[in-house]
Amino acid sequence: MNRRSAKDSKSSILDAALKAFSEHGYSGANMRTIAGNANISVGGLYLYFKSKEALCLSLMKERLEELSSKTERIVKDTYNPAEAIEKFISINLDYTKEHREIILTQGRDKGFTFGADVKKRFFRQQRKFVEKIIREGVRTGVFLECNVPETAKIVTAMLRGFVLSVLLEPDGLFNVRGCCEFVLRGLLKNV
Amino acid sequence: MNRRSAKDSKSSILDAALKAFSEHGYSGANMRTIAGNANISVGGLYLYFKSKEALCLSLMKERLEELSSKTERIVKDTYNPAEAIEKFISINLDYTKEHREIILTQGRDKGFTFGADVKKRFFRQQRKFVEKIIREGVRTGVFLECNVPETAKIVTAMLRGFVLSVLLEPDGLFNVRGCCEFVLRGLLKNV
Amino acid sequence: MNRRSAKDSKSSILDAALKAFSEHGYSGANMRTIAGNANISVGGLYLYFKSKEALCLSLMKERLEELSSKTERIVKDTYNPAEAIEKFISINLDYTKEHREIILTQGRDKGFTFGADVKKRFFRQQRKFVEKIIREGVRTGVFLECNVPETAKIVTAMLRGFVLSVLLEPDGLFNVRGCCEFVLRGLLKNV
Amino acid sequence: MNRRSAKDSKSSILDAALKAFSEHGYSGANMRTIAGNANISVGGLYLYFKSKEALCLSLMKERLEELSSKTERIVKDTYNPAEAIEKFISINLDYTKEHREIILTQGRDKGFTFGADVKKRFFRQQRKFVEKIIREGVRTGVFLECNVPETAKIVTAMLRGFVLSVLLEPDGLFNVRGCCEFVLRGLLKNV
DNA sequence: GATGAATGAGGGTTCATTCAT
DNA sequence: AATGAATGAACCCTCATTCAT
Repeated sequence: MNRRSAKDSKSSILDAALKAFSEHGYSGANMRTIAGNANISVGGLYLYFKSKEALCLSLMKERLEELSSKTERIVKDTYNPAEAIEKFISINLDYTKEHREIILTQGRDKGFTFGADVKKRFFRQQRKFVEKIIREGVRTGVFLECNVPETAKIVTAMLRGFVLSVLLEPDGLFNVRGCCEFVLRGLLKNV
Repeated sequence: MNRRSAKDSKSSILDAALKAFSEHGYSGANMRTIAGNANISVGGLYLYFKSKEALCLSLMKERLEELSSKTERIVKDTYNPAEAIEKFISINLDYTKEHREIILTQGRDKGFTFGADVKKRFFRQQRKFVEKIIREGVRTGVFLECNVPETAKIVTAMLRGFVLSVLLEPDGLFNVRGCCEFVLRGLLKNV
Repeated sequence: MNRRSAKDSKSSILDAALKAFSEHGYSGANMRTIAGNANISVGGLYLYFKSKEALCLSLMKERLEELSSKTERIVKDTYNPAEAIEKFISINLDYTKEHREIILTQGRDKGFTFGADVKKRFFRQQRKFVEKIIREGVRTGVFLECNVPETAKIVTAMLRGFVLSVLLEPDGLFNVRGCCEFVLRGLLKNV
Repeated sequence: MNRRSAKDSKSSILDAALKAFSEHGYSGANMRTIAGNANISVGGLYLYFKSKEALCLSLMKERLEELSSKTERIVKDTYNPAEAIEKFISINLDYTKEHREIILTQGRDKGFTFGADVKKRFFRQQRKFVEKIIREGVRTGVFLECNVPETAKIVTAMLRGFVLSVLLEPDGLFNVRGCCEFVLRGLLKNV
């Protein structure tokens, strides 16, 4: 057996778990397989995560926070609202394409409350970003006047749909450009 | 227990199954509970459906076809493309609100191919409806010129996002009107 | 597989469980083995008892109540206090010899509270019987005056010791007569 | 962690083990916890004891021998047989009260042979002490004539019962004086 | 000597499915 | 057609033990 640093083990477990949960859902995923794919023993798994639930939550948290901070970073550096929206959408879709993970609906079979706070925090954050962008767009006059929170809600909902489509379409030929244009047409004053 | 016709039994099984699969996901749902809620014995269940998988597939098929035909009916009777889009969206969201079922991501824990053909057929059909509406809109000059299949894809993807949001937001305060307006802004020539 | 009545199954499970818990203690006993010895599948076990803990408690309760009622019956029919004490002791030891079960210390590894109420009820009952006998003995003048509850406590404690000895001595050559005489010498006025 | 002598380590392991085995029984006790409470690593444990079984046996041996030699010392110094019996009982009960350990039934879940020789030696020794005392009592005419080995067996059995009672009664209000008197009444010529 | 991450067999429990009635 | 007791594989998790450091 190869010794690895604790950090390596934890990270390879998270990778294997992401794959398993994404492919098979929470109940369908299986700790033995995750352990196997992470090149660790079953017992080893439990040195790092005290239960299947804890593993899944930790994973959700990590991934969503990673995406959140990635989004924040890029959105911050962009001063053109239209461009910011585009980047916001494409970062999300790229991340999805790269990882092909379904985090949004994860753990539903443990009841609707599973990871609710983590997800809620993520969605709230996403909405905050979008609100900020829209407000800036409205202020500078490039976006139409609108009910900002309501509009942000719609935009994030649409994004969720795009993400799902990317995942469900096996051909993956999902047109990111087109999505952005469509969304922008709903926001921009002059199209 | 009252004798019921085979049709009644089957239908009450499907109802119970829908509830179970929606609440707990495929793996999380439990045949014994489904039987109990359908007021039938465990063995009885297997007289009507040869396995859990068959039950779930049959359910998906039935529900998606019901929604599909409902959609078709209403869309057919509507000659105003903008109104048709609105109806298309609101039928879907109403159906979701009423049943609170997650059919889109169902059976993922049996692998990505689970029910793939049923879902694919459904999505294709949905897209067809949308394409038809858009084409009509473009023909009559109320909608912008566009790549029709591509746009239809985007619109249906957005719809999926709305559906998911309806399901995930516990308060359910999802603004159907706003969604329609937003989508229409992406389609209509004059807004 | 032979079909048996539910009553038979339950009873053969209890027999197998008694053997297992007596020989190996609570933690050491193993549901698979119990199932095997009861000629039932693992799943079958759980049709009758919802958990290992429930099985053990049910067993304790059943056995202690059986012994309790056996004791009560015989003690009631005996009007000579000295004879009653003798019968009380020998019933307990016979029952122990016959079943070779250790119920007294069972479940300790689940914490000291495991089955505490069941055991407590049993011990209280036993003490009550002894108190009654002693009181009668004192009233009729055959027993020495004494602090009745205190003496009853001592007698039951002694009994526990006899029971343990019967179990721990593999040769089993434990002299019941001698025990009775010894105990009686502590109680009788004229020896 | 402070360096300690091997002797210190061993002794602190034995202390932790005694606590663990007493509280949770053999199977219920946990090597990791024992190590933790002994302020030593899991691996360290195995430097001193080659297995859980060895640890438990070593513990039993040590404790029983300690009690045995304690008993021997005190019994030797006492020339009055009645007093010797009293001391014999109270030493045992005091030791039990102090340590609250259950050594008598320990290891049962490894089969009835676990530690059989250690226990047997201890019981034999105890019986020898009692026999010696009784013989002396009979010789000097203070005790009744009796079958000495048989009587010794009964007395030690009773002691076991007292020990168990001390352990099982949570209030611990077990009357040592009363026990002694009761036992003596069975032995003394004039009461 | 000492550590603690890692192992893997085995424990309690669940549940889709079967089949005697 | 209908029942529900029974099955047994597979699940999550624990823990005595080992071994590279």
